[in-house]
Amino acid sequence: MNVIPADLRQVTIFKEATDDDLKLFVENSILRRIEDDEFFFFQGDPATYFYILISGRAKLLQSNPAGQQVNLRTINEWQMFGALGAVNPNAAYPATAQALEPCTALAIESRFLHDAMQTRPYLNIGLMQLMTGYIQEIQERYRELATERVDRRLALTLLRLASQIGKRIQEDDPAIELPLTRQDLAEASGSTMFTVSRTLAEWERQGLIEASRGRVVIRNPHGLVKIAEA
Amino acid sequence: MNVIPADLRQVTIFKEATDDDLKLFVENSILRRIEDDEFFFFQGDPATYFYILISGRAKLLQSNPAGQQVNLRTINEWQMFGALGAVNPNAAYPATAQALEPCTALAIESRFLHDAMQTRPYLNIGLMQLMTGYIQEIQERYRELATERVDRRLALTLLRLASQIGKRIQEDDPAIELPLTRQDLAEASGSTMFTVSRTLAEWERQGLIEASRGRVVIRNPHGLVKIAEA
DNA sequence: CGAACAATTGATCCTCATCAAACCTTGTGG
DNA sequence: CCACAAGGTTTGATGAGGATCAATTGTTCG
Repeated sequence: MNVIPADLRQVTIFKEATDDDLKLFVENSILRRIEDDEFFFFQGDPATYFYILISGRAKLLQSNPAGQQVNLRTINEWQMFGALGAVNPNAAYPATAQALEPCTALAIESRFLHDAMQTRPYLNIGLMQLMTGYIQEIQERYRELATERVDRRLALTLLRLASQIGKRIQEDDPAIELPLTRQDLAEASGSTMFTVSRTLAEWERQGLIEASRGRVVIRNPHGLVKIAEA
Repeated sequence: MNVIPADLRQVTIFKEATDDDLKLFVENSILRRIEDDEFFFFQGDPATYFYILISGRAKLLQSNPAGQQVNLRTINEWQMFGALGAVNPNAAYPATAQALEPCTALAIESRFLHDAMQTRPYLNIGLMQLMTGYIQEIQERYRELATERVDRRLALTLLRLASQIGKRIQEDDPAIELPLTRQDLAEASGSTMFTVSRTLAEWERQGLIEASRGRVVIRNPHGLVKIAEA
């Protein structure tokens, strides 16, 4: 598998990069393959590399001392992750990154991005825009977790994930597919596998979704919106 | 009340600013006074100004459609807030800012900071460091909310707030004072006034804290740490 | 002193986590 | 090609943790 520099334009912070810059980043990158369920890095590791996901899907998670996990973010192709280390060299990753499917990703030294930012304002701007986006999303999710019931949170989670990592199941079919287990959804919505299973079963009866092993298809997003806002 | 430019060095992003820059910012600022419980701005308002708190304390909050509130951040003197608008002009505030006490604050146009960042790299770096800090804190709190029980979350909340806005009650007394109501603590820990009241009463019996109207004094931080980690 | 508002306390109830057991799906190896 | 193992899923029963509601009691301040 080969990465063409111009492909990197799909990455938010490289949207306005010059061809030379893109080439430079690709040349200073390593293509890594991470198998299903394997880890890119662990929370607390020194943040030496950041990643750009080329194919597959991954998640950022934190676990508490007891081992319970929470999903912080789900990552799709051409998204960057693990880049906070570029702001403070010597920083540690604040979360763990795990592959949801077999993945390929470019690994680039945080140091390299950090240095590049000194002379390329567009990188600063791009990174800040990414960060403000994260802050807004997680603040919103924090509020939902603190104030909303499980079913609403799950509906919101499905909708959010659909827009972030969902794939059309067919060209002319509005149905959207999410390659996530009940457990993944529980960790993303702040609930348990059991409750997610029950709730999805109910929604399937109502024709809003289709659920199968490790997969949810959203048939009627509007119905979910209604539940989320009820 | 007058703000001396050099005072601004206490603000994270101005730590390494030149005297000229500080003067420039002060000259382009407005000193606003916000009374107890009044608002600096509301979620959704265009983020025209950002603020630097000079005296008093404030909080950033979000509320859901039903009016339930969540505290996202508590702000102390010489902290900056509302600055995400400097990254994207035309952006809206993602949260509401409300005074916990009578406050004075410098209001500066987001536009002005945005322009200044084009030529002053230290501002970019400072803002990014602030943002990474927020991201880490709220991610942690999100995990706690999803995985920990109320008493633990409340202990963590008290400890966190103590380090952020706590004041020593006396010079040679390690006790730390927080000027917060039970309701404030409920909104900061993701619980209710009632549960907070009960829990604090129990801790007061154990000599960990002292609670009075609109105020909590932490007598034994170590005891709270034990509860938080239990 | 009285009004407004913060805090307390008890009783009740609901949501959802937890646990246990069985069931299904998928992939593998004989 | 079948049998089996592994792991995701379902379903029911149970209970705990807190939210909610109501009534009362401080506390503060004009």
